[in-house]
Amino acid sequence: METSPRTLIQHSGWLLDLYASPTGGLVVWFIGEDGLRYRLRQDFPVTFYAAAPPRRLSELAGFAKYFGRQVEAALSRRRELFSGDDIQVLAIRVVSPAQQPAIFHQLAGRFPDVIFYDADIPLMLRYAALHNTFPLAYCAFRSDPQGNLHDLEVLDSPWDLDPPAAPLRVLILEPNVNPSHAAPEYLVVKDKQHGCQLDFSPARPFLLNVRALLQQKDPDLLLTRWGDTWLLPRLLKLSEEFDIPLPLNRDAGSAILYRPERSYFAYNQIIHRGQQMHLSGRWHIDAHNAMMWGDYGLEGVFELARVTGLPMQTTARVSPGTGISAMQMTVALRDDILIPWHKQQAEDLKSAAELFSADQGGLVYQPTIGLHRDVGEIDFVSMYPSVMVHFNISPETVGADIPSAETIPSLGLKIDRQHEGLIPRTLRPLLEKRVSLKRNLTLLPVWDPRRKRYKACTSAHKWLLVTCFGYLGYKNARFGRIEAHQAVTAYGREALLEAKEAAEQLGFTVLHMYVDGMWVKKNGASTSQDFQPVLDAILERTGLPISLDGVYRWVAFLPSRRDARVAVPNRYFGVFQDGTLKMRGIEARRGDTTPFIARTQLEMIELLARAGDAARLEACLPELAALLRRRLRQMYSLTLPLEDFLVTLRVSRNLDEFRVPSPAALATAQLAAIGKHLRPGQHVRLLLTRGKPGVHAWDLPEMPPASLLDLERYRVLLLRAAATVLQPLGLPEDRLESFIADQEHQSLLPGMRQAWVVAV
DNA sequence: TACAGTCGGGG
DNA sequence: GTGTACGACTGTA
Repeated sequence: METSPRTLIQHSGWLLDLYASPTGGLVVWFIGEDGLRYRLRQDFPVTFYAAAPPRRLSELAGFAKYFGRQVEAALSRRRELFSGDDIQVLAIRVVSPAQQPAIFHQLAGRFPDVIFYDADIPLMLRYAALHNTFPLAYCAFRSDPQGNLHDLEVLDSPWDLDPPAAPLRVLILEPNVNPSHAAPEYLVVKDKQHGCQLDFSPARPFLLNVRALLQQKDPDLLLTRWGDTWLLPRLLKLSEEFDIPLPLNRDAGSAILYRPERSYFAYNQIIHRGQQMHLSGRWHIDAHNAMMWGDYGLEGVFELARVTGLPMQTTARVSPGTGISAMQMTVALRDDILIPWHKQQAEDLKSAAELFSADQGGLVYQPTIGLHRDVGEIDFVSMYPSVMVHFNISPETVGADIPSAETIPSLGLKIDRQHEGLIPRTLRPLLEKRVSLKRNLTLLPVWDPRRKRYKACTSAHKWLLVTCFGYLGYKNARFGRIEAHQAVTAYGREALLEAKEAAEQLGFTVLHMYVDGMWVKKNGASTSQDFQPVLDAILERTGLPISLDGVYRWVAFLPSRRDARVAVPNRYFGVFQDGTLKMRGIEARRGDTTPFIARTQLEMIELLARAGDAARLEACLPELAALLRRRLRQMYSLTLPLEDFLVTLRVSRNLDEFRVPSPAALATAQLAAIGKHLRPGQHVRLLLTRGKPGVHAWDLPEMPPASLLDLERYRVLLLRAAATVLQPLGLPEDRLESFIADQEHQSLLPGMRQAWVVAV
């Protein structure tokens, strides 16, 4: 439709959301700088591609004619990433984006031998590739009086550190209690200015109040707790029952998008995602159904949406792996690279010897067991992503057969270092932004309001960077390739070995190395300046960014519990010069440790941290014994609240799949018996009780009497945690009992003194 | 003794 | 719309 430029209206504002309109084209929402919310329409044909022998492509084109004017098919040439070649494809253009998924699935079902590209790209990413948009992008745009969007210019970038902030209207809705534990009585409602409580019953006035709130406040974001799993389904049900429509969607013509709950395996564990309720024209985010909410919060979700380009409501609920995949797709779209629908790349055949050397992961050493002083911890910064960018590792650069290719150490594979690959192109701006944010964080004063947002951003970036490496190795990832994955770990191991050599040349002893970090020691080294030469030498040798995590007052590397002569790579605790603690792998770090036991272990380490120098740790032993006796007394006298005895476990499988009556299985069965069915990936809380079955699930209607607690088992667990801390001080676990019992603990000291001298 | 079940780790 | 390692450790059979 031709519209004279004079009738176009100029606006500025922030991109809120976009989606396919069932009546054709896109619906694009903006938050106007003038305070208005704009729902605009735009034509947006979508093209995907098919690759097959020419004959087959013409059959496909013939079939596509049945869709009429809705679909156009034409031969074209496009670049395929893995080969780097332009291949012949059939470009299939669908006029209405809402129709595209159904048309594609019909074609894919009919032509299973054909390879499809660009077939399942989220609309938001297609739009991003065309207009440089992202959620919350600050834009200038023009519309006509009929509500059609004409021009769109994005005025900021996802890589800006301080983008113009959108004046978002946020409405917070929270039931007063967790609905899976008890029936909520009222809804807590808050916005920037006000707060109130609405009783759930009687239902009619409640519904009328919610409706009035939504109309008055017209929020851009409904921020709830348990909104996906309880509140919104409940509101919808009541609304239907009482025939009072609720304007939950801002777009009255759209239905609320519902996604069912599911359990899936990711990051080496079962994860549970509750059902989801997505709104149109405004966002709904359920803080209890959002990924990593505790890590980076709303600011982190905003940042993730900005850099990944995924819609806000999706970003809040998906794992960062999806985010990094989205970023790769956007780069590919912008660079006219075909995006495979299903990845079908096979691994190159390798000899047994090659497999052996290639299959290693990160470099892991056995630490020198015991207590150490004068130790610095040196880490490569975002090692794997840095390696990918620095060595140009990408599915299409690894194995490249060009004369200028370099050989990857210990892999025997070639790599193209000349032409920057897809993965490095994706990661480079992210790494650079992260570095800028971290530098600003060290420069800004503590009261600076930007700090909080910067921290959330770096925390969100961290997860994107971490998962990028995993994605490279997954054989069905769109842009994954196992050789690229192996190249990353090969360069990583090489860098760590270089770092070790550099440290040793400067007279340091390497106590331990773990994937991207190492612990080095030199008598008398106690400040960061003492370690600076090592950092400089490593940067010089490897070209990879490196930082000093800290200088320890002392650090203890723990032996295996099964064999005290064997070191384990990731069980240690220590105190930095500034007094902060670092712990890995010990009870206090684990989510399945009973709260009061974790607390006690932490208190013991804090007590040691206050002792100052490593030489004064010994003097803490009487105090540690007293602390343990105090905790045992509290435990046996049951002066601790019952919550302190709770054990939290992740339900790893469906109830009928357990082969061993583990505590998690027993507690899950107890809950199932009263109709509370837990799905894999959800957490179960339980108490350890005497006799059979030995556990009592926390969410059962009746609490067990405190006398039923199996205090002997708790005692064993407590002493085990205590032994972890005391072991490096020279107290073996079998002497722990006498250590606690013995009021005159001094009698134990000679033997311990001996162990002490050996270690320090 | 074997092995099923569970955790951490990245920062 | 996720991307299934690997080793330590514990408790059960």
